[in-house]
Amino acid sequence: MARDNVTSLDVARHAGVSQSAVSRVFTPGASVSQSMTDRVLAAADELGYRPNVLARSMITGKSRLIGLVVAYLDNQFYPEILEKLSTSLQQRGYHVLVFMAQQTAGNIDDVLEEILDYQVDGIVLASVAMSSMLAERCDAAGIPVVLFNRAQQEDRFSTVTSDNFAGGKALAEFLVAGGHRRIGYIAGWEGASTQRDREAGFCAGLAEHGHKLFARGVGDFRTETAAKAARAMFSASEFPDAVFVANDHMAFAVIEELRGNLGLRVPEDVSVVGYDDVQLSRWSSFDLTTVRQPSGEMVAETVAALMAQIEDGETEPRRVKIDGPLVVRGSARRPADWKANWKECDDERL
Amino acid sequence: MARDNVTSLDVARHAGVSQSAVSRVFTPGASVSQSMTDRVLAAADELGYRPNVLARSMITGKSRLIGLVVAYLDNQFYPEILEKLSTSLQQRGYHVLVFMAQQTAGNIDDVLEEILDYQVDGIVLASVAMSSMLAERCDAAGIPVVLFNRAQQEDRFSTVTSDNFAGGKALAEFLVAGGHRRIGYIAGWEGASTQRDREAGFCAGLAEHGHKLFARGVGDFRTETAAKAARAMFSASEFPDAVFVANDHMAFAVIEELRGNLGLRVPEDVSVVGYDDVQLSRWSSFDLTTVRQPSGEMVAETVAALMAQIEDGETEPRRVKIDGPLVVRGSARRPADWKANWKECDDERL
DNA sequence: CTGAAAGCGCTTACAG
DNA sequence: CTGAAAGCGCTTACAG
Repeated sequence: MARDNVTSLDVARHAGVSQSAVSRVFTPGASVSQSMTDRVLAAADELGYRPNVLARSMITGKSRLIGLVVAYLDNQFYPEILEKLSTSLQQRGYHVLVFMAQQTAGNIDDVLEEILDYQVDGIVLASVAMSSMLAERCDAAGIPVVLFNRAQQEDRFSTVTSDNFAGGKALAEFLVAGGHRRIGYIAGWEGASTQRDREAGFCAGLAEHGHKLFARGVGDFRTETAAKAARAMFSASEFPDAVFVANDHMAFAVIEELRGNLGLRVPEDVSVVGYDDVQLSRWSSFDLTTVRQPSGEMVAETVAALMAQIEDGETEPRRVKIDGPLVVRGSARRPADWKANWKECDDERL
Repeated sequence: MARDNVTSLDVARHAGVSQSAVSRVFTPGASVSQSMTDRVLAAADELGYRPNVLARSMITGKSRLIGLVVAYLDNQFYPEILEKLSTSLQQRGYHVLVFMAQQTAGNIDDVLEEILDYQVDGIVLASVAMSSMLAERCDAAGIPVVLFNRAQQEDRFSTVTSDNFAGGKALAEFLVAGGHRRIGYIAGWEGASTQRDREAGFCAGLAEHGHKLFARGVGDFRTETAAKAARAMFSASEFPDAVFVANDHMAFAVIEELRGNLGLRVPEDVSVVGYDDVQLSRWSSFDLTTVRQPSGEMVAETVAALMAQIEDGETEPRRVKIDGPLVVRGSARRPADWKANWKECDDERL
């Protein structure tokens, strides 16, 4: 019940040395003799002392806290990112402070002000955009920001994305090569750069082969909205023989809708392809052909950008764009000679 | 680029008042006149001042940080918990510091030491146990701990769980009433209290009707292991006509295995039931009969326990056990008169 | 290598 | 209601 009050001064007294000596023992790289180290460590151990990170932060100006703002945790892609990011940062002695940016909780700027109050050393915005006013503030405060899976007009911040245009294009080529004639698209939230780039790439790919979008719906990156869009699209007298859904999360909902409510078979009646390659995609119920966003690499680049700015004082924002492969599975009819042009999917996971 | 250096002293000078006055304006409940408030706020606004939470924490001894330790983020249940917990805590001015407790990252005690270094006001351990030595330390430091979805021998800490025994029992009754004769069980990680309680309840329920377990496998709460256990169980010459899988996460993998690799139909050949009622359960591909763990209520109780200890100085640990309903869907054969004894599932979600 | 002292940015008794 | 001062637990020049 007694509040943990063991401070460096307590240790100093116990060991019969100065408080600064104790501090030095716990500061990597400070000059202390071996005998001093032993003596202090023994005393610290006895008393159960550990340095107060908050007090240290106040002086060093480094909190070793990274603020992460996330919007959708129901899309499997994000828990995966959170897990990898947190693990990677932990290994470097940093920790993740989480902020849910939900529509209901006011706008993102308020949330970001709260983050700044904690004197975070850096911020990762996952699929979230911020106002230019707040961008100004972060910049003024010298706090590095990485936009994850979102590009922004402002080139003030680092961004890490996959090559969404190329991915969209690859999907178009795969569907055209598969002999599909009426190709539809279900979009994500139209404000998102990922959505725009995927669609632009997809349409460019279709155009190259003399095709264009047969039908278009909007799913807003949400399962319910996507299912509704699919319902509308496939209730028409003539409906697509293939559909690209802007991310896997929505694609699952679309497949459910096609099979469950519309009585269509995938891929016999309709081919469905997605984007992300989350774990669920490889489950045999979905067996989804999709473009992989290499989450491991994307997180690694995010951490690298953060560390470069925090620890090495890099000032130039980075713009990382990672290639993701087309992962061929069974949810879309394959071109006859597909193995010549596309790699077979080789994961053993469920 | 210039580090954000606006302090209360800057504001004080700008407004021509004392530094303490500035501090009071930003301290809810402190005695300040309206004119002082206006003057200080104006100056603060002009300078873009916001109090440094870390400095405040040092004095008040309250960081408004809650450490959350999670193990599995691939089980949909946990992102859901994280999201709800974070949102609820944010509304109360607290924030979540995330720690991934992975096997690879050493043991949980090390991770917890790191948490303690941040002077967190409270800790939530989600499906994770800690050593009694560390428990000692938290207790000594007066830091409230809530065990979420895990009970522990030690009654030093608050726990929040669903009634796993009752849930397991309900499932047994449902399967027996459905006319199943050879009932199997695929266990979670055997060290987990949730696993033990669910199994004990299930077996008690079977026993009451003169049944006992026909087969048993261990899935360790992991999809791959569960699939393997199912493969073994259903490769025998005589296999179960129903199986309770200790959580939904594993149940999906089992269903995939049964359908995909073993060529069995669910529920025609085998009934499958799970535990948790995560979002995926309601998707028509799975349509899983399961026991709901009311995540909203469980999080609310967790937050309540935390706040009671942090803000009201409550010292007695709470042991909250929440009832969860059996959710009847299509993955298990239903008793003829089931609507008389069980409620139909009424969710409209995908 | 070691200690005494200043200071990080706040809150909070203590006087007035 | 307001200000001057002490102090939270550290790190880091500055001397020695």
